[in-house]
Amino acid sequence: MQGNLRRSQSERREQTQRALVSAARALFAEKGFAGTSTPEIVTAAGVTRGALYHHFADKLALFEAVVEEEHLLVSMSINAAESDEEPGPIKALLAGCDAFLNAMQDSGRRQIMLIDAPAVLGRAKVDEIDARHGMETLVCGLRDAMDAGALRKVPVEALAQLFGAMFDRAALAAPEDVADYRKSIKALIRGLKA
Amino acid sequence: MQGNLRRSQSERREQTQRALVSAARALFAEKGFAGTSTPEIVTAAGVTRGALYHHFADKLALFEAVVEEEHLLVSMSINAAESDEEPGPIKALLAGCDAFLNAMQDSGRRQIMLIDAPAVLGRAKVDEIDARHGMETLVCGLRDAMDAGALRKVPVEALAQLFGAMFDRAALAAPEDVADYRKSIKALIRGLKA
DNA sequence: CCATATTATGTACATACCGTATGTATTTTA
DNA sequence: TAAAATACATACGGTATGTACATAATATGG
Repeated sequence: MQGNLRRSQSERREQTQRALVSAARALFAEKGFAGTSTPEIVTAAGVTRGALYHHFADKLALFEAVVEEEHLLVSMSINAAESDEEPGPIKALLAGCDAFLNAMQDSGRRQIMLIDAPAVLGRAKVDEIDARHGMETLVCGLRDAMDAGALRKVPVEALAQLFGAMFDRAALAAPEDVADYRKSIKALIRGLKA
Repeated sequence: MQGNLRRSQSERREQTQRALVSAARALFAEKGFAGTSTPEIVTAAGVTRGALYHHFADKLALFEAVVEEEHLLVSMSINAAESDEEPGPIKALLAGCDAFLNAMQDSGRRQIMLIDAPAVLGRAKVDEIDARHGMETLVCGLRDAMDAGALRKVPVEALAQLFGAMFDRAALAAPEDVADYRKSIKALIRGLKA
């Protein structure tokens, strides 16, 4: 009963890891980190806890893998949306904001990235993670806008963090309020014009 | 051995509740919600778990009490600072921001209010809690500024949430970066001038 | 003032989860 | 093909949480 399903180690590895991360992402999304047990996860993934603890140091490491993947998906989604044309740095900023809010439509994604991640991984880790993803492009966008004279000169890193915080909050707003948030953000950006 | 320490029920009640909340606040501040066990808490408080579960439905309810008290302390601290004079609504806003950042100096307070609370209680509960405390004054301040013609007209509720998000992020910044955050916030507010 | 009800607190227990240790199977390597 | 390495499964210990039950302390009413 082993002939037909002979897999290489890297195949086995990748398959079970993917199964684990996928199942974990679904459960974390639905019930949060604390509300999800490792027995649940491995059952959903069709493996045992032994496999989990072979591939991941602990429940936290698995969660981190989930968060990492989610960040990747978000930044890909944003990059895909923004690449078109560039009718000015401020328009680009607004477009980036919209792309982010779009990517954050998924409530499980909000739970994982915005609610649980800071508490579970710590803010330092979260900062490190999204410094590696979306933050960079945001900072660059702001810096370019300032160098081009479109935006007032302000400490970019801090400003980017502040925008990030606003975007996160807007993403968590009730659907019927999103328009208001967007309007306010727009006004704030417009107000920064040089 | 009971004569000299005879206490009324309400006294007993208040004393043990205070002991529990106080001990819990210290431990949650130091080690976070998940990293703190109820045995630890009751030991520090000098009671037993039976007392805890008599006065609080569960560990979560105790945490909620801690958060509630912390919010109260913060809003008191802010109100105490702002009452002096009013050299204009924008100055008042900046002053309020500074007062908040000052109140948030305590790292345990940051852990409880900004890191753990959203994940443990859920964002809806957190919103409800600080709608009852600082948010109200912030909204009023903004509305007054708009009505006075000092600020551009923007959806106030949303704007207040965005400012709240920025203040929270600024409070979590590394101490050496706070000045940059403050500068950026100032620029954002200035930009909103009508 | 006493008996009883009510409230506060303490103890014991059942359940669940996490991480580890150990054992087994599968794949790679020599 | 034998041995080493890797992947996976099972069993266990320790600890935490919430509850059920028992005891002690206060309040209440006759």
